[in-house]
Amino acid sequence: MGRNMNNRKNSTLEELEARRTAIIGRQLFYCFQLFLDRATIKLQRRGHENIGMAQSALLRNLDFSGTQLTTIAKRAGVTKQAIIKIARDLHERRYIKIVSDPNDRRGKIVSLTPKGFRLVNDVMEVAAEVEDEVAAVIGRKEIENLRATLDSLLKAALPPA
Amino acid sequence: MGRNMNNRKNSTLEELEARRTAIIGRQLFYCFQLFLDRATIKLQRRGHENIGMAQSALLRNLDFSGTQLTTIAKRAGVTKQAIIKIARDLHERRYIKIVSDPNDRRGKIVSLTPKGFRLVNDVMEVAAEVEDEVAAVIGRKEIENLRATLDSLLKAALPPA
DNA sequence: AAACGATGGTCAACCCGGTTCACTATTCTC
DNA sequence: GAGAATAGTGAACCGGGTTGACCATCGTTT
Repeated sequence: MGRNMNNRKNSTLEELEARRTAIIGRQLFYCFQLFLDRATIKLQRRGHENIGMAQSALLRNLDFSGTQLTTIAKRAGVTKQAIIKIARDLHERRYIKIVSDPNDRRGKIVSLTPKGFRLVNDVMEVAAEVEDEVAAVIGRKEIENLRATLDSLLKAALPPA
Repeated sequence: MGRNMNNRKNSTLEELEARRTAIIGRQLFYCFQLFLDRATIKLQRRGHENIGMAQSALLRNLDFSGTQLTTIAKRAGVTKQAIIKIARDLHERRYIKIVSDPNDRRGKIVSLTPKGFRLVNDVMEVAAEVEDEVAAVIGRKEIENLRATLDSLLKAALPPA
């Protein structure tokens, strides 16, 4: 007697484990992680350190023509205060500049400095590199298929909840 | 004169914006967000509050048969200390139990309580609901295709960096 | 069997990125 | 012109992560 008793219970547990790994949300998470990790490494090699989720959130919601702090906060789904902190960080590191809005003396417009533009350009380049690496393994066609599916998913108008 | 001068510059910026949104890592992130947000809402409706990324990270890396703290930490890619904090939280809320490892008096084994099992079961159910909702819009076939692609991506042996 | 390095867990101090609450300055609306 | 709404800010706090120092236990090596 020993390790092979309890067959019924064990197989149930394994079945559960299997169901768990098949959840799409989880797979999306792990895939995202994979892309993120590799891109982050490559970005560091290009001299961009400490560009984390918070920094990307700001950058991602920043129009290249400049955007008001509050607008960025709304788009990112966080408070103005949170964005301000990140903006300060990015500003100190000369990735963005912050000027007051000519059309609204309350407002401040944040926009990319040349260094900031270099950063977003590097981001796009390393992203492409990662895609290429992945494409080399699972196939270019699969990748383009994936892109299309994700795209249609994001454009889909889902019911409210 | 006015808003339509600078055509060249504007179109370049728009082009940049377009390239930016086509990055797969970004799409993965947004899709993940979409699944996560909907699942979180449904989970709350079932009475599970404050189950965030940290809590999921623990739960996700917990075998149903019980797992040592350090093992969970390694799997999750964070320090033992971080996992301990989350474990305390989940323990206070009766989702997990923590007993000392019979095979190693230093170790502690964390495993699911009945409430914990209910949680992971609810997670799988709401995940399925979300998948159904998405499938209703983009098609069941697309979803299964997506699942398969993500799966092969995760199983792919990518070059080191 | 003793000794010693490696391992599992814990405490404390700290950091970062988020929150809420309270507030000022400006703009919008009527 | 008064009053509501909005943009930004400061301060206090919290959650979840880190590093560093430490103890208890285990495994291995003499």
